[in-house]
Amino acid sequence: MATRQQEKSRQTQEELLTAAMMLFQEKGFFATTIAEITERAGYAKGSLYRHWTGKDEMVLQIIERKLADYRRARSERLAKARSLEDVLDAVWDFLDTIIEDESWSRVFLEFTVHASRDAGLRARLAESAYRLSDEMFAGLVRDFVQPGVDAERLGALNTALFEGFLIHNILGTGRLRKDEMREAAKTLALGCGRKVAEPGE
Amino acid sequence: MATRQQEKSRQTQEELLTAAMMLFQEKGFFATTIAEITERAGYAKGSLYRHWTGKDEMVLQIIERKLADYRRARSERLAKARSLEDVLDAVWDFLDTIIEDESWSRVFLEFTVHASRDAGLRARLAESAYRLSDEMFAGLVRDFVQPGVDAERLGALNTALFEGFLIHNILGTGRLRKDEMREAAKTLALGCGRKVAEPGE
DNA sequence: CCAATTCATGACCATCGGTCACACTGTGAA
DNA sequence: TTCACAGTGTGACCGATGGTCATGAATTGG
Repeated sequence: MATRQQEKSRQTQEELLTAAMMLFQEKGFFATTIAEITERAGYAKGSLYRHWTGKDEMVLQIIERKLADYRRARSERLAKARSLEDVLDAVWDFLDTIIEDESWSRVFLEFTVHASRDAGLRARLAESAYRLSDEMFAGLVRDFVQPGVDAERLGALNTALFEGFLIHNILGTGRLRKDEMREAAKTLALGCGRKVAEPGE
Repeated sequence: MATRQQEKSRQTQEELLTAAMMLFQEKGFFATTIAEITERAGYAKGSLYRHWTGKDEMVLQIIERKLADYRRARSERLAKARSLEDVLDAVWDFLDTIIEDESWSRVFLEFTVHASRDAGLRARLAESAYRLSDEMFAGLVRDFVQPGVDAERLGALNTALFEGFLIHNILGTGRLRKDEMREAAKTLALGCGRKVAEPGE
């Protein structure tokens, strides 16, 4: 059993994480200051550094949590999939929940671009599997595509389309609808699958 | 003719812009400080604020310039296009130059996500036409697609695919190659074009 | 019961974006 | 030529920020 100190430490972390999540959602990752987080949680600034090395570590943990939540919600839907289209629909249902979560899309993109400048952060971000990993996607669709189709490439294309749409969405241009995006992803998956399977085009 | 003062002012701006461009490329937009810019250009910190209101205004001007350069390089190629595939190839040649310019891709994305939080900046960014505007794209392809095809949507899809690939690229996952991306864009454009033109699928 | 460990604190530091009074120079009308 | 004015550059200065750390209180295990 955890000692009283460990329990207190855990609770403090929880309170700080909650405050950070609220603020990231409201103001974004960069605009949120350490002092704001600790102040809202009711601690002194130094406390945050006792549990994390800084905002980066903190947001990584938050991202991991949020993604775990997203994944939990989609898992059963995926298990029922019986065709490539089923899988794509399930995946895009999953992606839709992220798209809907607009303020978090912003945070994800903020941190993704930020992490791209630091090899260590890039690796941590890849681990957290925020980005729908190409390998994961490949595993999902492999059973449903013709042999010879590069499933990893399909996954990467899908991710690119998704993240491009995220940008589109947070800019609020309103030119693309989610269902059009889903349709495009299917076109791409089926089109690219066919291309390799039937080289005669 | 410009007075000597105006000429001096213009030159100072030029020197500051050059220093800023170097630093943005080296360290990114957020990581570059005002003091670094003015120091490298050989001026005091206050000088920058005499010519711009801050880093945002400065990078907007830089982005406009870089995009003007990119556009200049592609215009003749586009004029020669005689089919949808020609147009797409020309557009993706254009996009390739941006993709190759990896350190600037990072800056563009940094600023795009940053701007998404501020209505004013969003508008300025749209003006600067950094993002391959959907209207512009629509104008390019309209002559070459079947009637009834939503050219704006094609443009938006293309942009999403492109910006998604930019993220992919700066993260250096190496899963997707440029030519695969171009191929996917064609699949998408032709596939979506067909879908509306022949509703029977 | 007490020495060692853990946790929380907030004063403290260097640095940041941004301001502004000041000095110097160029300008153009008298 | 003169001189009031506008344009340009300066760096000390301000409040706020990320990050550190000596201090003290609470908890732990022996």
